[in-house]
Amino acid sequence: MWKGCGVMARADAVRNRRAILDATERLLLGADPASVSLDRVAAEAGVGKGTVFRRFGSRTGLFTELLAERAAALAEAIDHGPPPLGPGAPPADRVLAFLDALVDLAVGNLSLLSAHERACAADKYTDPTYLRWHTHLTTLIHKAAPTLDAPFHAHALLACFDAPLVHLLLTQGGPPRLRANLQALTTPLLTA
Amino acid sequence: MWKGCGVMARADAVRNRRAILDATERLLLGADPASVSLDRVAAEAGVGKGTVFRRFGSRTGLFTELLAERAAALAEAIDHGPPPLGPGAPPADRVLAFLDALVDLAVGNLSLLSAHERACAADKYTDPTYLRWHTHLTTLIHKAAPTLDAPFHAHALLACFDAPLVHLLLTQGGPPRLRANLQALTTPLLTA
DNA sequence: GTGGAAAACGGACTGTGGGTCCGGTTATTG
DNA sequence: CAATAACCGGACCCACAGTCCGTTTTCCAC
Repeated sequence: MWKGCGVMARADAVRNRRAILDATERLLLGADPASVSLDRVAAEAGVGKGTVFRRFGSRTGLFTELLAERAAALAEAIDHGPPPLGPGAPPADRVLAFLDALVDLAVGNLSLLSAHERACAADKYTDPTYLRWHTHLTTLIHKAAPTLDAPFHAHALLACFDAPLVHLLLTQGGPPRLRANLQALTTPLLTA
Repeated sequence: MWKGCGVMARADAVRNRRAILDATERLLLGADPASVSLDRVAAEAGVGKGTVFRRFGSRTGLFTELLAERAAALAEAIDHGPPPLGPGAPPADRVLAFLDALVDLAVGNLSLLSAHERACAADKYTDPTYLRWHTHLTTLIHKAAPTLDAPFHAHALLACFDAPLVHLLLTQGGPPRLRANLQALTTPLLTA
């Protein structure tokens, strides 16, 4: 996206960008994600529809950036935070810590995840945030169990975070059930 | 759906139903699933758009029935076919056989799966075909490893059949990679 | 056969949402 | 305080899901 504007020089552009991002979050808190149209986002943000598209390129672009923002703290914790989420702990422990963190993120941003998935559809697997998560998991799995097809199992674990599925599971057992079962799925795999 | 028509008495109704189903399959073979609109389906089938909706209620309904049709043979094999897919084999073996069969089905119907997923979205988990698969897996997993949260792990395994993911994996290793890894994921879980 | 009611048909119509375009506006810079 | 480049708004376009109703077809009773 970023139509050639190197640094987004103008102040109004920066302001509107934030306004759109905030408006989107606000709408996601309200009704179901499917009803968050870009018309509505523009209205809520108090800008024109054109502005939304100029800033984010498309519906997909908007939700991609929003997700990236929400995932920033996690990325930081993974790269430079304390173990076991950050570097230093054994790979298998880091996998479990990462999945736990992802549960937290999913629980706190279910609507966003849902909207993001709907918008990205097939492009989900080229989304920068997904890619980052997948790379991280792949690396860890490979270190913990070098004989496994690490990229596959990274995809398989991330597939458990399909938004409608998470929603379903959260209504039947809540976060603890999710956490416990992800661990139950991962542990025998990495220690076999 | 089925607007009160108990048995679909009239011949033209039956004929058009088939024509629509066949036309949809034909279109799915062609371009990408996203471009298969119901207008196009109606045109290809040589019927009016209203007829499509009267028969199937919605886009979701159409793809749901098409998937059910494609899954019928598998359902039959599960219930009354020879082991290990059918009854008689140890539960763990039946799980692996079922996953193998699902890979075959997915490979042969990727476009349909993709279109079905897009159309169902959040309702995916109430789709009769999904429900049948999930129930089957849940039962087997519970028998093979009674201490596990069988419904969760059934969902987790089925999540690996997300259409875009399957597409991605098929272009990087083909069916054998999928089969081998599903086995690598399942075996330690059920024997732990 | 035939007549008529029930069932089904077709395609024009509506509403909505993603994405584009361009005339007007505003921030920046010298 | 220009001048200019970036930016803004919202009217506009298109495609698609889903609805509606006047017309046609099927089928069954006679």
